[in-house]
Amino acid sequence: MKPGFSAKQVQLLNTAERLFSEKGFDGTSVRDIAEEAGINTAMISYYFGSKEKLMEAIFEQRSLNIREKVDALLNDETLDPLHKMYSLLEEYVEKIMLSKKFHRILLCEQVINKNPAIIGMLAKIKTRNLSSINDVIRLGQKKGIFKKQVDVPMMMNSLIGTISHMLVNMDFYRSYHKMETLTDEEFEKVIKKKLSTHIKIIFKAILTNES
Amino acid sequence: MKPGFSAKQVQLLNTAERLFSEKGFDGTSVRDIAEEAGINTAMISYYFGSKEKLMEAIFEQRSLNIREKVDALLNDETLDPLHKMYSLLEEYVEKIMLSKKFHRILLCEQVINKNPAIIGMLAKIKTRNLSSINDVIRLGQKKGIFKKQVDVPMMMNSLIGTISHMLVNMDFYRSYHKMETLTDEEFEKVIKKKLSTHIKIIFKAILTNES
DNA sequence: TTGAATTAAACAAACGTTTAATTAATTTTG
DNA sequence: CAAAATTAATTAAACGTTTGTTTAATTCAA
Repeated sequence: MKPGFSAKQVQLLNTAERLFSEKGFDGTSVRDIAEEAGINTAMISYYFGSKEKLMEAIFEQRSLNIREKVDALLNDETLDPLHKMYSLLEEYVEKIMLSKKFHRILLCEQVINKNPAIIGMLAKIKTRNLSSINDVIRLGQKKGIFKKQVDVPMMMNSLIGTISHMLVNMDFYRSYHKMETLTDEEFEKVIKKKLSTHIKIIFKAILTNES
Repeated sequence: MKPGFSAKQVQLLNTAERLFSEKGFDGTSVRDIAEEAGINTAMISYYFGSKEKLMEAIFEQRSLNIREKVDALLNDETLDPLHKMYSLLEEYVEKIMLSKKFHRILLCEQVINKNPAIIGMLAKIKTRNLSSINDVIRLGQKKGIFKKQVDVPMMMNSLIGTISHMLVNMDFYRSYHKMETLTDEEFEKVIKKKLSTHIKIIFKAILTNES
């Protein structure tokens, strides 16, 4: 999965990620994790140093970096700026839905906000990603397609907020639209499509002047 | 504050709300709460029965009901359907920003999702509020102002998601826009205005066909 | 044979809750 | 209205668990 991690470490990381996302960091004990992973409790301290550092390891492994995607987008001459943003937004939907468990943890951890290592990590990524996105926005403004005044952090706030809140609202949304008969995979495909289409409407309204 | 609660009970509820929102439910001990409230630890069990029921009491006290607002909106003949929705959205921004602490708790609790009493309470409120909002939407559709097909839960998902995510992103947003010199009150006023304006653009794009 | 991996057990600290005793407030009674 | 009786509020201490981490012994692989 990641360089430098043995099979047992990966097993611990995955089990911890699942349990943290279901019961929260403080609601999960190292005994829970070890037992469900089928590994001795002491191995967590042995491998990672502490429960907190195990959490940090999860964050290092999963944090979302979009610079590569943005670079590819900037060099893609087949796409106009708006469709570059559409593609970027689809990347967000895809990546967040692909690591739902981690992003549920992220959601809580941003509220509770006490581990300085994690706070620092998040601030760095946020700033870096925002600066990448600004490159695309400026391009669209130069070409006269995007509005001169765009509140990019606010736009990203709606993007992440919409996807994240769907993460905790999926069951309700599913039953509201009577999609219980679908398999989880089918439903997830529908959700991703709906989110993408929906956020495209939002982005277009925020970025451009036309209808 | 609420009927049937003594001054000491209110003191416990407020202190608990603050600590839960800062450190999470499992990260806060009853000793923390009691000590910061200046009240003996045993009083929590004495008054509320348990730590869990203290949490439930907070939820009962703070949960957001919008039926009254929607009823007033439906009877307001000075407002067209779109501006009814604008007014409703402003109500959401206002109410959520007014009880930030509670909504941070809500954010976590929806992820961790283990107390059946709270799950039930939330599902009920969500369904009730959505049905209220549908009344306004249908009115706009009858008048030919709103699109025939509107995914109302998805729209509400963006509304709540945008406001909620701003709740955990405010510090970053503030420093990004260099608003550290403002007082907290001034900044909060700006944030509310920005959120309202921003979500109005989103709602208009989702609900109507015009630009 | 050396060093890493793994274990069960032990550690002190912290947890939510209960208890039994005491103080304060309220109600009943003479 | 005061004294007595009753109920409610408050306390410090103790309860049994559970917590994250460490230890010291053992197994495994090189």
